[in-house]
Amino acid sequence: MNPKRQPGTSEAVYHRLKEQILHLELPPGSAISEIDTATRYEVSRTPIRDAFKTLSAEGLLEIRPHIGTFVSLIDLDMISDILYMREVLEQAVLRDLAQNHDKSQEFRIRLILQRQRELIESGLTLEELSRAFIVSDNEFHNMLYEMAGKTNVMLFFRTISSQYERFRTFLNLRGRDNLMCLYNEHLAIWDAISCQTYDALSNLISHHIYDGFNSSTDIVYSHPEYFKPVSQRAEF
Amino acid sequence: MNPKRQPGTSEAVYHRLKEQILHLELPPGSAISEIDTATRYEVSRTPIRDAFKTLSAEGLLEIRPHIGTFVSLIDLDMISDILYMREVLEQAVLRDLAQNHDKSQEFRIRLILQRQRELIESGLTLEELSRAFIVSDNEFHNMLYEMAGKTNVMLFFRTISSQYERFRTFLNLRGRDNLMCLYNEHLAIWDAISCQTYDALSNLISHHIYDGFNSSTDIVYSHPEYFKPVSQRAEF
DNA sequence: TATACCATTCTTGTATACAAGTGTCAATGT
DNA sequence: ACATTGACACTTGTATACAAGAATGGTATA
Repeated sequence: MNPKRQPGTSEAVYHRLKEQILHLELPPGSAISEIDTATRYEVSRTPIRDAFKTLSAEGLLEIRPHIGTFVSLIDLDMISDILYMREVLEQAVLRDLAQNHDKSQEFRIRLILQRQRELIESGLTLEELSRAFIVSDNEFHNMLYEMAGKTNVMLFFRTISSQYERFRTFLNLRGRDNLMCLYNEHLAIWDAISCQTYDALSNLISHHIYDGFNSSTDIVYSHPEYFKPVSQRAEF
Repeated sequence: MNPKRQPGTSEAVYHRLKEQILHLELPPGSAISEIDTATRYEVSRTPIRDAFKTLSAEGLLEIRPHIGTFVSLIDLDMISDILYMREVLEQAVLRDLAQNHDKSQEFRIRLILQRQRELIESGLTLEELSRAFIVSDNEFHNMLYEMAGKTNVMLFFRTISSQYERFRTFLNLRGRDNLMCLYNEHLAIWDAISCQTYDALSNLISHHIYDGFNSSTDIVYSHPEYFKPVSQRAEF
């Protein structure tokens, strides 16, 4: 929950591992042992175990006792439900924001949107651009939640959506067009909030959330080993 | 995530501690040290630390390095946001269920409702009744989520709502009338789903979620030491 | 009397040795 | 040739010793 204390050994390892997992440098399904990681980071097993446990709670690692620890496969069924939750919650939150928002809040949003425009028009590498844009995209949505007085909703969501972030990182390495598309949708969403056009707002949010994924289903089949088989109907 | 393996030492400690925290046998704010707990359960510090870390991730413990570990104070601001999320999500999920539900599913719901009626009319202690009714209440709502095909939504919600469960345990020790009220609301909710009366359904859900809390604000001031001071405006 | 300071003792963080379960693979017996 | 079995290497789980930070309380000093 805490942003960051002095970077204790355990938390430093956690952040570095998480970044590697989210950027697929540690690919889904790959094995990752405590002792190997400990020697790599030149620390003992204890802080490694702490980091593993936290990542496991976030669904990014799967610890199988006496067998090994593995980077979780991407669970599309779970991501589908995360998208559903995000759709429903964001529609509600932004509808509340539209009903009750200051003119003074527009400036902060315009700043973020301007930043996104400059990113797209800059000459960054595609990978650099993707990473920077994802950061700014999160800024945009987080700012909206904060303005609506629903910071905790955003925080809760972040804790359960690491899987989602990983998949998004995977997808957005595609092209500048997608990012331009996202930027335009951001503009439209804020306009809908300003004008209090509720039905349009709901539709914009749904499209904004789902479109990037629906247009990228081919990627799933280009790396099938990264994904958890669906329709297993466990528990039966 | 996994229901339960063989109850390893670490997980056994986790479950026992969690139960004690949720039932307020370990009151909010109380200190709980690793070594004390280790001697109490006759194990070493390592599995205790594992359990502490998990409980900390759920927001039930607060680990302050080199100072101590404490049972978290109940955060009403956070609970307010949990209730908001539950209201929004449950309205959406049950609306989906109403649009697309089998007649065959009614039997399973009726069984649970009958069970609740029998619990209320039985001669159990108030505390026994409360605990049993909370279990059955969760069964009812979980069944609805499962019928709507949104099991993951329910699971996500459970992981972040330990705080909420603790507060609910605290409140429901009040009287048989409240439980009877909840039971009647359950009946009404299922009727609204059957009849597909969507507006009534949304209103029923909102009332069902918020009423118990709004009628019990006095309890907060009877045990002020259990609660986190509000309007601290941290981060500034 | 008030205050500054130091030591003791508590806490959790880290390192490491050992225990216990799992899978691999080769040797052996059929 | 095949199957079974056992040793071995590997994993994570647990126990314990030590390090480092924090708070308390007493003592010496101004």
